Amino acid sequence: MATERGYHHGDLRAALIRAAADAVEAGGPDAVSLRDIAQSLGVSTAAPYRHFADRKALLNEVAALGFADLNAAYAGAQAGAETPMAAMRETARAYLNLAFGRPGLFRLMFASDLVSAADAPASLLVPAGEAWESLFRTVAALDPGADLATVKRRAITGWSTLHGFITLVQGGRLKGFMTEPLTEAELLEAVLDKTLNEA
Amino acid sequence: MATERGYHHGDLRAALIRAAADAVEAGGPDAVSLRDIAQSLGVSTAAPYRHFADRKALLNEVAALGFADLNAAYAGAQAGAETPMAAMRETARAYLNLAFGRPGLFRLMFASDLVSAADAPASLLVPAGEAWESLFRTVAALDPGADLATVKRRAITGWSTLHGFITLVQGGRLKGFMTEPLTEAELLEAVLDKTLNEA
DNA sequence: TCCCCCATGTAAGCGACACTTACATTGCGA
DNA sequence: TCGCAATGTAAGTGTCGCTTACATGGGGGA
Repeated sequence: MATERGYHHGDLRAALIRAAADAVEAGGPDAVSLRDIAQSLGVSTAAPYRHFADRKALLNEVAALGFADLNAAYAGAQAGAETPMAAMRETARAYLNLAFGRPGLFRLMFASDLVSAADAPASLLVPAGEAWESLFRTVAALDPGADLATVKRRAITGWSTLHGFITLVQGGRLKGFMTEPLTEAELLEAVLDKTLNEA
Repeated sequence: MATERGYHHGDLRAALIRAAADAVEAGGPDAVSLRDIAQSLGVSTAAPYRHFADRKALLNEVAALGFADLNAAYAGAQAGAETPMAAMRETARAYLNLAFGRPGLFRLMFASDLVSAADAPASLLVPAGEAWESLFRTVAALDPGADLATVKRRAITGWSTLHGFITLVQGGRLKGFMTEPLTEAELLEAVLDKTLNEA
């Protein structure tokens, strides 16, 4: 992996982000060790600190890329749908695809205090805000007559249902409970129904 | 805090759990340092390992106590309610009270891989299972005619809505989005409505 | 009553971690 | 071309979870 190189790496910053993203994917946010990454890239353990203030800053960039991917998936969902309701359903499926397809990244983006809203940099807040705006517009299109508060309420409660199901499944909290007469796939459809169901 | 004592502590195991619970409350699961706890109790850093295999085992006990508290709150909700629907609503409120009243503990119980379903000991699985059973019975009472799969579906989707909202709020992901014409309190009522709303 | 055994404690140390400091190298723009 | 700022390194600090070898003493059996 670490090819021949001189004193300078070339593009260490990008390489660090890529390596961190791989580590997040493999074992979640806690599996990211700056020392490991530095060694795998053939640089000293201090080198990453020339590009990121600390571990948290690096993970923020990884999370930002995750939100960029989510936004791209949202855009694809919009493009491929013929009705507002179809767009809504595809948007929800895009969220599920990210969550179950790349669970480590999803955890970093949502279930981690490594990426907190309090001190988050713009590089993270902007794409995260875009994702929300996109969701909001999709919900609004379902009922053009609804006022702002109603749309927000529907968007957030629907998002909550989807997000909560994902969190519970990934936390293993539904392990023994959704067997018997209820398969995971059936349950997922039920969750989607409740998600899309307007109050 | 650390009073006069001889070579043996007396009840170090219980003291460790109490101190760990305090630390979880104060700063979340990551804020629990065995070294700190040992020092605050006036014992060596190796002493805790006489009572717990590792840090995870200690946190499992703390989480188990959290589930015990949740079960007690569920029981109280049942006792104070006059109709099945009132019982359901009070049960949901008990969940919210735990989540927002003791967020560090809640995170340990649900949003942490320190407490995983995979290798969880019985001391954790039993009270966690009880909480689910209690929720299931409460949902079942709403509609005595419903079959098993339907009750499970309603219980899990409702739980998902509530749990997702909590997770999003505590992760700071709704910080800028639920202001304007929608207060947090109003939103919480909307979430409760959707939670209790049968599909 | 005595005594010994073992549960429970300690001291010291290992390896990994994030992060800092002081110094080395080098490519790029004036 | 040349100096300086960007980017790298070596070495070290303090904290962490956890282990090992040894110390202590309380309680139960003879």
